[in-house]
Amino acid sequence: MFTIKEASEKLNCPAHTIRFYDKEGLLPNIRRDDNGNRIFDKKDLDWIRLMTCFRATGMSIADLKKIVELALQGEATIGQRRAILEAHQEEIKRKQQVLNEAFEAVSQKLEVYNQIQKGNPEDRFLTYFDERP
Amino acid sequence: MFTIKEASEKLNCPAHTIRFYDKEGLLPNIRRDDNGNRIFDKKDLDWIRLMTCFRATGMSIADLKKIVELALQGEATIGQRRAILEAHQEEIKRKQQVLNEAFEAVSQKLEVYNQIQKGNPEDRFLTYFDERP
DNA sequence: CGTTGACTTAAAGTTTAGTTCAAGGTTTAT
DNA sequence: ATAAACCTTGAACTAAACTTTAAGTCAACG
Repeated sequence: MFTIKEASEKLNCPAHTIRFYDKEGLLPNIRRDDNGNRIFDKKDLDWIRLMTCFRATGMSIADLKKIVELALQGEATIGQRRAILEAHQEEIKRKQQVLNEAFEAVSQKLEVYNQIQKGNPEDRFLTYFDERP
Repeated sequence: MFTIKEASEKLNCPAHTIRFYDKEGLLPNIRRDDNGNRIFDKKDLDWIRLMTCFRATGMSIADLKKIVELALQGEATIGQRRAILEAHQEEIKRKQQVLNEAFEAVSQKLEVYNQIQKGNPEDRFLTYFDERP
């Protein structure tokens, strides 16, 4: 069992963010000790990890909440949960594409800078401000 | 030459966002017609595309502004610009990793749902709420 | 015994990146 | 000629996701 501080350190996630998620209903069934302090077990940490993983890839708190609510209703809602996850997976794919394109764009810019610093002025046309300042 | 509406359509980016970027200093040297309306040429569109590409991958307006300001100062600042782009490229790589991990996590969850719906209850232990509701 | 530090809450504040609004100018169509 | 369809500005507004603050409880240390 872990305190919120330990959980925070293990998850690399601020304690008040964990409290915030709890308040938002993203972490059901978090137990308390005699003083009313939250206590987390390994399973709680796994769940929080899942939540932060989804958050980090752009799923909104509202959608996370929806998943939690469906999960609490039991297996009858698995179809709906699956639909949400499949949509999110598509969203992840889209983001991956955007990142790949951006990586290419940055690489090209860096290549142009390299050429300029090597003294290949004929390659400057690829830059914007060096072309029409 | 294009009006802001045409630029907006070509870039798939709201006109007021383009104005906002202009106001923030992200689009230097945008010319105006006799009525004071902005007019964009192909090169302007390319530059805006670059800005939105960087934005879409998490670069802040403040950092974009920095790049623009450095670019306006000429080639002496290429080293600094390169440093910013290299840092951003690392950031992109980090984001790609996060997405890959999330994709895996979602795939696993979906696989668990599949098993449950196929009626393999022994696989339910992989889910959270079905285990400790 | 007092103070240090971790925990609690609710509520207010912050940040970022737009978006919308209000008020107005110009050109084109009917 | 008058309305529709553009464009302009600055300022106010919004939304999401925290983050900070304020006020308080509790246990341990010296």
